[in-house]
Amino acid sequence: MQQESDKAMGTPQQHPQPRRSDTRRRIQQVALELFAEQGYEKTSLREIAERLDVTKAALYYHFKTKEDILSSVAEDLAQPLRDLIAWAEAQPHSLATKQELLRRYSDILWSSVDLFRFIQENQATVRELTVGENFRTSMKALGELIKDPAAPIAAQVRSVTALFAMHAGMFVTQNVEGDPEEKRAAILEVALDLVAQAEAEASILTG
Amino acid sequence: MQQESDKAMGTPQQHPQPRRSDTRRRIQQVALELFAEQGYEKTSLREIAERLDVTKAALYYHFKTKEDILSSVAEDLAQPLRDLIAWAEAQPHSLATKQELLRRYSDILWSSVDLFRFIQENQATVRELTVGENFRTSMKALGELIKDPAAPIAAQVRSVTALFAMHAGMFVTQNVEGDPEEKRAAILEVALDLVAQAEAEASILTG
Amino acid sequence: MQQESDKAMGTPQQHPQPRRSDTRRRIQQVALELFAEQGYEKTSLREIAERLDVTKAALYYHFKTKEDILSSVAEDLAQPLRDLIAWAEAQPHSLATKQELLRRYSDILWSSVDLFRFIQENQATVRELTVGENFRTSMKALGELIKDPAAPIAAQVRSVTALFAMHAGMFVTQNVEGDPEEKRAAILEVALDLVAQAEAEASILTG
Amino acid sequence: MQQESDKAMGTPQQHPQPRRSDTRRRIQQVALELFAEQGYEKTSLREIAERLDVTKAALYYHFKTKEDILSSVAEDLAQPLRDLIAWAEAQPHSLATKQELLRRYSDILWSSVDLFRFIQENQATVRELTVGENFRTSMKALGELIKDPAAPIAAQVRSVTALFAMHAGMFVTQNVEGDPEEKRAAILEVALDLVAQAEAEASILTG
DNA sequence: GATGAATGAGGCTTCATTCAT
DNA sequence: CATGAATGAAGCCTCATTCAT
Repeated sequence: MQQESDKAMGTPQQHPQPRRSDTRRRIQQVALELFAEQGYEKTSLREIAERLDVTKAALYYHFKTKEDILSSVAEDLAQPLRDLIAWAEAQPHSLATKQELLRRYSDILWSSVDLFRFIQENQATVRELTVGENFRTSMKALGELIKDPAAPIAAQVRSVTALFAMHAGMFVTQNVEGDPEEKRAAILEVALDLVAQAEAEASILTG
Repeated sequence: MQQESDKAMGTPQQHPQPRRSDTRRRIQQVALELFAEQGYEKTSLREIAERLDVTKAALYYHFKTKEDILSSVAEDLAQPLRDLIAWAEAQPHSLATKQELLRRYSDILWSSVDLFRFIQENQATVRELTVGENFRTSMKALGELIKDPAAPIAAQVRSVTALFAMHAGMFVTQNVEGDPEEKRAAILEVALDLVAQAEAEASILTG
Repeated sequence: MQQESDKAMGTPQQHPQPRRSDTRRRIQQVALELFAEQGYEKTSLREIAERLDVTKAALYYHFKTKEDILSSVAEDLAQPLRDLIAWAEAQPHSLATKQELLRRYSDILWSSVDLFRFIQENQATVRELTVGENFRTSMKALGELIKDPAAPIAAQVRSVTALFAMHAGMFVTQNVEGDPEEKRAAILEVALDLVAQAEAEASILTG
Repeated sequence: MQQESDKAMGTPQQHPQPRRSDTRRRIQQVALELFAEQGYEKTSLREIAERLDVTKAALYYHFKTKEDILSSVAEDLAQPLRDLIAWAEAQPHSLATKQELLRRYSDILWSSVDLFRFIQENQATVRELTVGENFRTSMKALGELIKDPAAPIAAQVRSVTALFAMHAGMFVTQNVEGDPEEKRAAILEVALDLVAQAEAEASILTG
């Protein structure tokens, strides 16, 4: 086995080792597809294996458990989120930062839209998995970064809503006509507005 | 057996005939609790039965299937939603209507907060259950009622966001300090603002 | 309860007792229908009860067990068979008797065709039920009555075949065109021929 | 797994590689035994598994469903029957063909006597299983091959009886004394006679 | 003459996981 | 790098039956 041992190998091997089997990657792909389509619980390892035309046992060569497959897939979202949070924490807590945060968050979300959708639709399941815990932690951190605990409640709600508006936007805009890119931009705009309004609302009182 | 009958009795019997075991009601209660806590798939009928100190077979006396239990519970949300939609469809599509729609929606949501939370967190599972289909249908109808298909995309997104802001609000405000009622009011306010802004945005162009 | 207590009450009660509920009879009818259609094991008491629009418990008022329902129904065939055997045992073991035996057997079979069909198609199930035991006993007795243990094997087989030809005839003639009565007569004729031939075959040797 | 694969291997491997557990075969054997003894419905997978000293789940490694086990077993009878029918359809519809048909049918029946007995005794159950459907189809085809639709009804019945005489013969001759082989020959003889008589009966009219 | 409510046993099936090869 | 074979636990569901009312 080699599980867990391949993070970052960067440069390809010089001696053209018959091309490191991509089975692991294929498992991840198919698993995500199926998890997103049918949910985590309803997707069995048998199904994944059949889709890949390998045996279940083969999955266990590449991953320790079912959850492990999910965790490995989830890193695509988790790592960027951690990076984003680290970045934001190092910035001044200004409106500009918050808006940039939203812009970057939007990018991350749309880069892993299937995965994000999966997490959203499987919260109950994912809650007691590492994946879910991590995601909640990240969301909480983002919440802290975007709202001002000293602001009036309405302002805080507005800020947090900016974040969730983007989540919802990924699902709901299916019923809104128009070019996807345009919609995405519109969603981001609404979110940016919301933090701006929140900031204004707060400064009226303090200012 | 009586499955599905419910014999709506409206006014309580005068001769407080205490027969008619309340097991059915207790099953619904416990089931909702467990479904909300652990998810639908992860909650087994064995668990529900044990919690009620009856046998699994007893559950099947009262409900035809596991899904049936859920469906029966979900009516608490489904019926009010259908009523709300019917009401709104009979009103003029004015801003006032939309805002009243949001107010009533807020009431409904908070009346069945556990159930709503459950649906939200188990979307993947619930998707191919009757319950989920109904809920999606309702959400779509609400979406149509609150947005103006002729408005610019940003306005439409803003409207739809009003709806989802309230969903999100039910979860996220856990991290915002303050009195629950005050928070709920704040969320509604943000939503009301959003439709108002959407309306304004639309009328600038048309007006 | 009254189970078992109503055999033969012949003349109706004088005091027009609100007409002795015919539920018992209806249960028997429906049960036989379903048993014949789907088999004994696959027919549940729930199904019978539903078809009659009564509760399962009602069935238990009229019959002690599921098997009891079957037993009671099976008497329609069992009693005539016992009578037939008793009759034949009192006759000389002549060809004429054997042929009359077949004629009477044919009548009995076609009088309870559904029940007979049921027994035939559910032998494995019925084998360890009283009903099945009785039926086997009867068939064995009929076998003894129709064949001559001193005859050559081929003759004995021919005799026994006469009996079973009539069983088979009830099923198979579905694929033979023609008027049912005519077919029934044809089957009987074939059977009568077979015993006649058997008798001839035997007497050549002995005679 | 291998379900359905069977990889017909014809000639035995030279290097008597004894791997490839024979569990599948053992399941089939035990299942047939129990099905024949107790009936299909009354035989549970638990029972089969226990008898083999494996878990129920092991059965599911080798077969998709309970019915699948039966189907796989039934091929022993179904395939020869299909072959026989194909053969007979390619022959002239002469008496000689019909008699050879009966001879071959006899061989097939006695080669799978347990299986045949099972089907016979579990018709109600088997009726809506693929196995039963196939068997009915085969019987119908054999019926068409052995009888002459233009002959008088009695002749047709006689022909069809020839077929069923052999079925009955497998069960009933238990009560006839004598060497099994001799009995089997006697049954076949009776059947051969029956088609011969049917043919004669038909040609009197037409000839 | 029946119902309402429930039980205990057991059915088939699926799942994640293991391990020798 | 993977398969073949199997397991233990558990899932949903159905059944015949009981009994107080």
